[in-house]
Amino acid sequence: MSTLTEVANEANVSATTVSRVINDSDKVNPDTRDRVLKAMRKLNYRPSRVAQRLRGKKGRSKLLGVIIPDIQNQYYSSIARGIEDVAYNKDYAVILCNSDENPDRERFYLDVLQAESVDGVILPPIHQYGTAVEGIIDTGIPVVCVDRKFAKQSVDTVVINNKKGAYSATSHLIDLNHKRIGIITSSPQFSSFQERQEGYEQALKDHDIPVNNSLIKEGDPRNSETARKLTLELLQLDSAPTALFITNNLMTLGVLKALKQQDFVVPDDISIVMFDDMPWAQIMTPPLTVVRQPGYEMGRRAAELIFQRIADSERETVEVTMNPELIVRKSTGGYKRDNER
Amino acid sequence: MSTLTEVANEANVSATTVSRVINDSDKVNPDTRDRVLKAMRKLNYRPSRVAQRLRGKKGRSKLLGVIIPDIQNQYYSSIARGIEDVAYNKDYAVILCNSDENPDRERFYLDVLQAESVDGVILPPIHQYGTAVEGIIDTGIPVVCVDRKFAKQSVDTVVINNKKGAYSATSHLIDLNHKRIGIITSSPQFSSFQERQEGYEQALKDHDIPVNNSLIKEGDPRNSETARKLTLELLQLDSAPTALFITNNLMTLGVLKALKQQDFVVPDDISIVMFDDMPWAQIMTPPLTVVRQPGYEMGRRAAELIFQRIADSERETVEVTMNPELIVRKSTGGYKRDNER
DNA sequence: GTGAAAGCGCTAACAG
DNA sequence: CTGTTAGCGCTTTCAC
Repeated sequence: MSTLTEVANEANVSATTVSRVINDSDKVNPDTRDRVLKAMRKLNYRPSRVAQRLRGKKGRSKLLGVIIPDIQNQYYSSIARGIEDVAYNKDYAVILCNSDENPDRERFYLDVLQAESVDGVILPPIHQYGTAVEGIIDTGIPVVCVDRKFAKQSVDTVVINNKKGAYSATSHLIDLNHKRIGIITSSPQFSSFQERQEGYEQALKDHDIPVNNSLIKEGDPRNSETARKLTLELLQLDSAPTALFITNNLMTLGVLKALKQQDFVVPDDISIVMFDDMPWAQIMTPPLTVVRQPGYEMGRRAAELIFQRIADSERETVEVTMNPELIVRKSTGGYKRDNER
Repeated sequence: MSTLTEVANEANVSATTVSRVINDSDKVNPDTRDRVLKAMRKLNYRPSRVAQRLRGKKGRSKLLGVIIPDIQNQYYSSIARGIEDVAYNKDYAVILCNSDENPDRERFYLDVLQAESVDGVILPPIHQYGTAVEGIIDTGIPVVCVDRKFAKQSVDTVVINNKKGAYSATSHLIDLNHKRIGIITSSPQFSSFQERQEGYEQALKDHDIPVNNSLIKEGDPRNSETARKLTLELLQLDSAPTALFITNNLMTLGVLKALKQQDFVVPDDISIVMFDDMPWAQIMTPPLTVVRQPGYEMGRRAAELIFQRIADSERETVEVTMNPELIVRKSTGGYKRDNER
């Protein structure tokens, strides 16, 4: 790996001039520039991003940090991909971190990203009132929350209208004459799940259906297993739900397993709606009715906000709320058990 | 962000001593160390990884680069996660790059990773004979190929035994009395798909079934659409296949769409086996017979190899071949069309 | 238009 | 055990 100095020698100019060429500075004689360019090519020179970062000012490190719960969750991989595509077009690279919803791990990575002098951090905060995230915001590093809000402070945020999505999913079930509608949700520490539950409850209330706490279950959003067990519990109930609203894709997998296990046929025996549209939702038998979140677009939007803030740290914080889309497919059609209507 | 020098002043020691404390160097007086530690805490000091990287020697940058085709492919997100978990335990962060199977993008990221002074790069090479990958290997940066081999040079590699996996999948179909078995594969430029096709052909030959080129289709492994169309073509054939071996998860989605579209019932009308086990495979109707690849473990293994090489750049290159597992589920059971047997 | 000098935050000899 | 000196590869004043 050759250095800037070597290029400077080769081209018979000062290091400064080479630097100017690298950075497309205006005032360089075309001839000189050509000479430098040729030397760079000859030596196969690539500027060290590390040195550039150390010396340069904030906002030019060409590095972004992303902390998500788990890249194996397809919703988050869509977001990550959206971010990366925008970053790529700006010549930025992305450090990707998985938190596993573990605050210690989140804090660790927040420290690392700071030590790496990233130009910005994008993340769904684990806790709406977490201190680690607060800390990084205070350092002045641009932060954008995606998927989940941060309640403690004003931050740029990209979220889906969770309440609305949950409301329309639940209303759809109610329109199908369901009265006993269960929900598999997760801890309200996550703003997204809290809001989804609110939307669910609001829909019930608006249709004069009492909220029944025994039909509300909180599972682990990172895997399917707790959801499977909770569904089993729900099915065992004296007055079991005739429909289920499941608040994310991983938990839906667990629900589906439980249903299969108990030989419940969808939608004949029970109707279901899942939050998140997944590639596999359409090829299920029956295809799943879903609330689609535009993960990729959310990622793109979040990245754009980061770059805006890098360019102008003074601008007002914004909160972008994207719209979920209810996609009705067969998993909520043709419900048969008359007594439940 | 406070600096090492500030800590040194605060603790009334030299910068070197602070550096020694940071790096757990042996010879530091416990009292001095305590004083430094206290100063660090007081100033909320975090060493700049950037400066450490610039000054330190190779192999201590605490950064790894990973270039995969697309993080939205769950197989690759498993690999990425495996890598990250190992890296996390060693205090490393990872820069994640998506190549989209685009050699220009692969080259771009290879340059970036080099400019970032990463300690190692993990990737499935896009071309078995690509020059960009060759270039980075020549620089001496540790490289580990995962999922796909690099043919041009000796490199540490972690792969699955693709041929064996494909062989057992195809044999399983043959055991079910299928004679006309189609394959949806992809370009042989990828070592993995090439080997899977070899395994498929070998199985046919070993069972005295002639290889029929009209039953071999090459699709785009990054999405489901070409596979959907190719399946439609296959079904239109005068002597359409009675079974299909599909060489990855994304293309299987396309096949399933085509089947649904044509009202083909699995396994009554056609049997299918997919390479890759996915969370959704079990909850399909019927559950899919699959060849499982331990993506997460492969990622872990690849990361371990990188760290081994960072520690000892002289050791022999190794090629780890992991075993695929055929998991028989209902999508290959109960085939009915007598005439096809 | 171009260069000289200084220094980002840290580690690595080399002394003592 | 601790400090001094030098410098990683680059960008940034400030001159000319």
